[in-house]
Amino acid sequence: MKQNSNVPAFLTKLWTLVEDSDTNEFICWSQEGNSFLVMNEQRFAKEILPKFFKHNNMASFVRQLNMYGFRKVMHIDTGIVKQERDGPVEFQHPYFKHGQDDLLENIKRKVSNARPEDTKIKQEDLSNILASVQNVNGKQESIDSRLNTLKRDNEGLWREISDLRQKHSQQQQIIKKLIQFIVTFVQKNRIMGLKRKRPILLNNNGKKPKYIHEIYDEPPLEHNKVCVEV
Amino acid sequence: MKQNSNVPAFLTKLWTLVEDSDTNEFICWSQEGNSFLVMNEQRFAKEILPKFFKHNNMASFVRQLNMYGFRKVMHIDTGIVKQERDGPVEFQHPYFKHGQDDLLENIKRKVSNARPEDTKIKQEDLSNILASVQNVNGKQESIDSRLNTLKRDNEGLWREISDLRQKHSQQQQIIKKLIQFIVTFVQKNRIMGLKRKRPILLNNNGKKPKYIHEIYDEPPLEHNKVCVEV
DNA sequence: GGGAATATTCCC
DNA sequence: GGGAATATTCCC
Repeated sequence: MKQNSNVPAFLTKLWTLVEDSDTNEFICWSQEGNSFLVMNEQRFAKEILPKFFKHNNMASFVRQLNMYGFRKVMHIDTGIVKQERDGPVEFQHPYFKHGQDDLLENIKRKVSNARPEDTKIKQEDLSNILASVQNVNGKQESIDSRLNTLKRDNEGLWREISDLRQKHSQQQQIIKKLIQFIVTFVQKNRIMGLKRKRPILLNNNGKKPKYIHEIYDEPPLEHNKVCVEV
Repeated sequence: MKQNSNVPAFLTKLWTLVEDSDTNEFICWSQEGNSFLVMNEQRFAKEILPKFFKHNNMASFVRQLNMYGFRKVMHIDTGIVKQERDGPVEFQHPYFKHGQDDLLENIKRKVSNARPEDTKIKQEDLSNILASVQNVNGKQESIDSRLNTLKRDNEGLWREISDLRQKHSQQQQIIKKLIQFIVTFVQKNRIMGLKRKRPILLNNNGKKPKYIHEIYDEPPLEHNKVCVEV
């Protein structure tokens, strides 16, 4: 036994125990040297185990074997599992072999429930998710405030539109009345016979003159009648 | 000892050991019976401990005491901590008292690192946070789409306002020209001497008649001149 | 065969 | 004094 540093006590003790020819009556290598057998469990537990471990229970011994990944070798005769009471039990592990204590360091004890890694990963995930939440929350607030601004803008725009529509409608009324007034006035003064070469034009800043029915939003009821240029 | 079910082996063994008058040479109650003393550590560890535990190390014994919340009682003489080698050491726990084994069930072993609870809580938190993230994400999308709708609305409103303002301005121009026309027309026909009792009124649906400077957006330049009702 | 609590060891 | 790995026990 060289590497008593890395290899757990259970493995070195077990390997020593199996190698030891003094205990061959109770525990020894199989013929091929790649597994070991326990004979006479009762006496092995009470007489041999306490010499190497702090107990004399076969169950505790087997528990450790399982913790280190040993498997019980099943003995099958003519298709039926042999279940002799107090018959030899055999255990095997790929790195537990006769004369090869250098392989022992490859045998790893199972960690109870891998919680350490789990918890660490969880902690990382937690931090990531938390950061993500706060990021999204920040964006949410930003969007919310933009939304509120837009809503206020919108309300203002609606008010302005309402205002403009009302003004527009009032202007339409005014235009209508002005035109009615003009029409009435012109009719009353027609007798004067004031002739012009061209109809009266309103100053339109050099742009195309408008017909009265173009200024007016509603289509003219009687087209022929309302062709007076203004 | 009744409740050998609930109380860990270490506590019942320790209590028995301290109560046992056969071992009083090495371990016994203090005078008040609310703490115990260990005399002659070396012999106690090698001779007494193995009779009750699976080891003969004082350190392991003390480790267990610490695991169960026992505290070493400090002996202070004249302001200086006594640190005698091999002098008696004293340990105390509020629920470890002479003759009161019924208190032992109140002594709780420290859990190694509270990972079980930790992990469970973490898992819960994780689920909660995840749900929260998805909730916020959902809201985000909803708000985003509302935002886009509002933006489109807003653009439409701006277009309408621009349109209405243009119409308004055009109408103002028309009204201005109509009035100019009327003024010109009236002036040209003044010689006619067409007299009325009241100025011409546009039909205003029974409402208060408007003065021309009220219809017109701009304030009248010469107030006295523009008092013509329309 | 293995989960989980307690016990022992090793180490800081 | 206590963290952490290994060992032992108890239990499913």
